[in-house]
Amino acid sequence: MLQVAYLRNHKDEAIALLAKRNIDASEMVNMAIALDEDRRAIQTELDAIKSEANKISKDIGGLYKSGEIEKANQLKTRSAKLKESTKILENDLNTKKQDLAELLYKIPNVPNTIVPAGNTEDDNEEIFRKGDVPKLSETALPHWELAKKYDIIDFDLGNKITGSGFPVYKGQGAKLQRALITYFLDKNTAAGYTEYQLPHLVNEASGFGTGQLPDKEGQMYHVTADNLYLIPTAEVPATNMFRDTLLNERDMPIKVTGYTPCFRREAGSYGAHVRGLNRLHQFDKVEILRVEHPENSYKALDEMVEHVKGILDELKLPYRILRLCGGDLGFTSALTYDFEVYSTAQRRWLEISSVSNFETFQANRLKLRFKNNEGKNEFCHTLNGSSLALPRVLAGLLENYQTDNGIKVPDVLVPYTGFDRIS
RNA sequence: GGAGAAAUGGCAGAGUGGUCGAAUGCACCAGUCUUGAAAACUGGCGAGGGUCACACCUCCGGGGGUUCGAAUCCCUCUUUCUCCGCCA
Repeated sequence: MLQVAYLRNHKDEAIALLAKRNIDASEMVNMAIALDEDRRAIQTELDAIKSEANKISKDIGGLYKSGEIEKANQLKTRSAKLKESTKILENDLNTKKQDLAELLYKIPNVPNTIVPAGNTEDDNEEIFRKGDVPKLSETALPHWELAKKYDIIDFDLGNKITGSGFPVYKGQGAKLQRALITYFLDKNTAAGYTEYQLPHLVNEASGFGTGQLPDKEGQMYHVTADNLYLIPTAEVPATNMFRDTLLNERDMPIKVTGYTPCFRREAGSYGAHVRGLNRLHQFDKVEILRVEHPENSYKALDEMVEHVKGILDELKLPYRILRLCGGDLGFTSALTYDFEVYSTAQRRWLEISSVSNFETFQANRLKLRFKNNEGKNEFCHTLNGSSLALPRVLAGLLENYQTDNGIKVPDVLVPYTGFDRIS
């Protein structure tokens, strides 16, 4: 969430930049500032009363020691009265605090100045494109047909066991999946990211820390018996490792990578765009995450983008990079680059990675700070990205590498799969 | 699942009703010494709110209670450790 102090000091800037998301935030921002002022006024009043009560308590202690019981009892009466008035003020204060917090949860992150204005994904700005789209024969198939033809993914079996969106990978398909995960992790660790194995269920505090709660509760699977949530991305457990943390400046940068399955309810998504591997309820993803000094976070974002480019170059997949417009930008992000791989048979781009800088938006919720050189505590910047999301990479591989004689395995993956062709 | 013990500043660890926001050690910061570093010595050093700055307020796992006054007593929840049971 945004810091009230920022809104107070940069009100016009915040409203102007939030307008890139096609929202008029002026009312919310003004309300937040007003609530904060109310809060402080009540706090001041309450503090004065408490101060007096504290003083009386100390005096009573002294009076008891010197045996002046009568005087002490008089002060007790006064103290009881003060206590009554604090109760009312405390209630007011808590109400204001809660109202302010709830309002702040509703305000999305302020977009970076270079975020293009725009409404939909059509307004995203393509900043890079690489790789040739292969000329496929007339008989070229979409990945779900290929999966069936070579018997490597069984969607029906997943339907039977669980429901739609839970595919079963089989034989060479399962092996290729495992190969990709290992390959991605190897690339990430080679780039200095430390590998973690993280829990796949998280508690409420963690969901809240990264911003899935309270806004997107409906998108997560909720295990009500234990009040835990299945993770929609490794971002949630990985980022929450740093909840309530005070770092030293030299501890940064922190670079984390981890593989996890991801679970998403995807309520309300149907139709052709969710066929095959395009949109699943359970999928695998390797994530990279960084905790950075505010001054370095945009350099770190560029590094992450370059890193993901390197992987796609090695896989020799046609891809492009988009700078997301305000309307398409995630709630918590200040700047996001999406990577899309071209699905030749579907003739459309599939998002396979999203690399974002959250600046202090998550750190504020997480209370993730560092002690700067002046000894003051400052919020860190957090960033994360996929490196990479498996199903759509797999879709891209199957479709782009299909031949009349099976599906070729990219050279870089052969050491991991142990075979160079799916047939 | 049952029984017991515990949870204190970045970390370790004292503190069982009244100058305790909290001893001490480590870590950290500044200085002295040194060519430089280490060591040693001197000083500083929890967090949040508030203020121009002070004052002041809050915080000893979370929540509630007793009391004029709670880190300290009571209730409750959570987590950790030990023992027992069960189990991949």
